[in-house]
Amino acid sequence: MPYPATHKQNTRARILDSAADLFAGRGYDNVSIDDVMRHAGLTRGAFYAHFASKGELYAEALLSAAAKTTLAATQPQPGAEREWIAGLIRGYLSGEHVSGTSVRCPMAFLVTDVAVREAPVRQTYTAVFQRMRERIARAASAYSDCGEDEVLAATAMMIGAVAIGRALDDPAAVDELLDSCHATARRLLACD
Amino acid sequence: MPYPATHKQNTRARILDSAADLFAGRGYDNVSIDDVMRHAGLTRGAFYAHFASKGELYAEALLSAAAKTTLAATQPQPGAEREWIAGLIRGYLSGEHVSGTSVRCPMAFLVTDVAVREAPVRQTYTAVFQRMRERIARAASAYSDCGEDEVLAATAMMIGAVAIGRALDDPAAVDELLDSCHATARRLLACD
DNA sequence: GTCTATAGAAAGATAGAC
DNA sequence: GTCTATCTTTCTATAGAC
Repeated sequence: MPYPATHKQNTRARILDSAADLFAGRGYDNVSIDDVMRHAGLTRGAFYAHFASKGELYAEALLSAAAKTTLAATQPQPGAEREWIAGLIRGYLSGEHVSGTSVRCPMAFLVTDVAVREAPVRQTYTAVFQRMRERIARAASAYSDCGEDEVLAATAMMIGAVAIGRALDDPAAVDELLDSCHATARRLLACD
Repeated sequence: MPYPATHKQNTRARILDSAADLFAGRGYDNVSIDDVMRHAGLTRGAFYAHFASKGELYAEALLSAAAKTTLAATQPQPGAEREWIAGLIRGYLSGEHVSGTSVRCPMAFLVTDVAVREAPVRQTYTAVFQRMRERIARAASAYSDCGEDEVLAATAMMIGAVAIGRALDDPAAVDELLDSCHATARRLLACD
């Protein structure tokens, strides 16, 4: 038995990491299967032992990327929900996030890209968005009476700001945008 | 002289309309030059008499599409700035906008798509964004003292909401998102 | 200016050896 | 499971006729 049972799983995870990384940076269409596999230390041919198509990879990579964001990977200490949300907002609306230095949220990096894909990809995006929204709403409800309106508006604004920030080519304009949205998000989610 | 002086301009405008339409609907990479030209009633070969490359077309189509939005194509009646902004928000955050029935704002439909392009395209996006923001700020300043923070936050939220709405595949979730952002945008821009 | 025809490159997916 | 080799399609861009 040349391949241990965990080998395939590990390889698969490596491919998903590679894909999430490249898709977020360049978009779905500008990344080839060859790119993904080489970035994972493999070659083209091995791809189809793990995924049926490039589209299937996209949906799974979306999930995988979402699971690594701060929102999904941490949770508030009981009684410290306000600080958790404040930290989330700060990290999300940071220059590092927009420039792609830190962990990148696929909701922002791939919004428009997902909108033109087939149903499975959009379903995955929808599920991740709803989870994001619910986690924020739950934490916020622990310390304030802000409603669904504020949570949805703040979420859309944060995703929008990061997506727009990546499209702008003027660093000063990006900073200004992030600062304004940061202040407004804190107000909407009652962090002040 | 088989071609009148205005012929080339008209054809060029038709190509730009076609491109803006298709790019917004499917994204840059999923639209070929052949698609654009056929949709404009022409053939492949004629393209390069008007544009040097597909990338150049993209930047110009972005401008062309932006010029047709309500924001750019109308202006407030003096003294009716509040109503103008309220109408803008209503139209922007409508189901028709998200579904692409009405005029589509390239800022929202192509955010992520623009982020991975070359400098000229991103510069064009930046210029259009700044103009959008300035027009809103000017109108808002006529009736309220809301500052740049609120204008930027509301702009990012509206663009974000439409972009996300297009990615979601659950109509009820889209409606809820639009409603929440609508209410919040009105508050931020002092329409209530 | 617009057409048809085509050169040349890239990428998704498959086949078969190891 | 992973490799190399390849089939096939698609697309940008150019060439040359009208």
